[in-house]
Amino acid sequence: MARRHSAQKGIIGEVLARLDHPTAAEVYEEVRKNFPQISLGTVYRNLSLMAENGELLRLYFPEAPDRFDPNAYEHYHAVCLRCGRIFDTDRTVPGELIGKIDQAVEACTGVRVESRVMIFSGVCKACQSGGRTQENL
Amino acid sequence: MARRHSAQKGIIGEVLARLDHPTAAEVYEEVRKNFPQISLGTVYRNLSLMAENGELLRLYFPEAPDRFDPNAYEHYHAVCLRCGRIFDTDRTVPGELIGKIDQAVEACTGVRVESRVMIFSGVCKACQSGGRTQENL
DNA sequence: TTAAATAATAGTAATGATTACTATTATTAA
DNA sequence: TTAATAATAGTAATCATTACTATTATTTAA
Repeated sequence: MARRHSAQKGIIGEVLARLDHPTAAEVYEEVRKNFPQISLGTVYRNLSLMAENGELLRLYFPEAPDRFDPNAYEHYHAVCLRCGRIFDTDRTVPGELIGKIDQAVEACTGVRVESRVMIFSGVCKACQSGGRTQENL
Repeated sequence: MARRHSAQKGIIGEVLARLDHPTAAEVYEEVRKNFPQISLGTVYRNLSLMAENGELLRLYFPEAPDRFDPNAYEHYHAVCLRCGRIFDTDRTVPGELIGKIDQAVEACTGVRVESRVMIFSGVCKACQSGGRTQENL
């Protein structure tokens, strides 16, 4: 059965694909350019609903607002400490590696792992070689 | 050189060791029993300072207030979805397993990983066998 | 089709965690 | 034993997010 989307949901989904792991506020600012009457609450509500539906991922960063990812398949994220950009892992990082970690965690905590939140931080390739910063992307 | 602690810092550290991964508010309530004049701001300030000093860990849970762990060595956490308890991994989970994940992440994102935030969720042993809930710990 | 039922919205208020600020008190050092 | 420094209590401010409400849009079914 085809999933029925509200008008704004469609717009939000489309904007999400154009921006790079935006926050709700960033989605709001972008959507507002073409639909000035939209409200931040509507953006939050639709993003939250779509995340619950498994249509997108909600990402939890320490000391920062949540971000949203239109790619709902299981993958993880690495953030560059210099330029702030966020990079997706591909499907190779889950798979057996995640299974091994889950096993190790279960072995020493007793918790049968069902899901995980993981954020990696470091320095991206461009910043390693070019000395880039948040300012000179 | 011996690290000089303020009075409250000592009290906070001591309370932290007795409670199980408490939030700042929980530390505050506990400390208040013996030092009723302490303020929540002081608790936050000291916990934050101690975390910056590497004397304790600040833990970031999705959709929940931060928690604090007096064990500052590198380890990770698993939370039980039924009873809410938080379990520590021991030192075996870092080590080579973390190194492998870091490598895999670097391979597909280009980010040289320096640190990570990881929270595992699932069902703990007691809840698996006893059908325990948050209510009947 | 059109009136009743349902869903979504804009706008705003409320909440919760955390930090910032300020005047005061305690601690250290010369 | 005073001057400089640090820490504190108490409160205000901030930021992300959710809740609420009156209104508007959409669907349904007679």
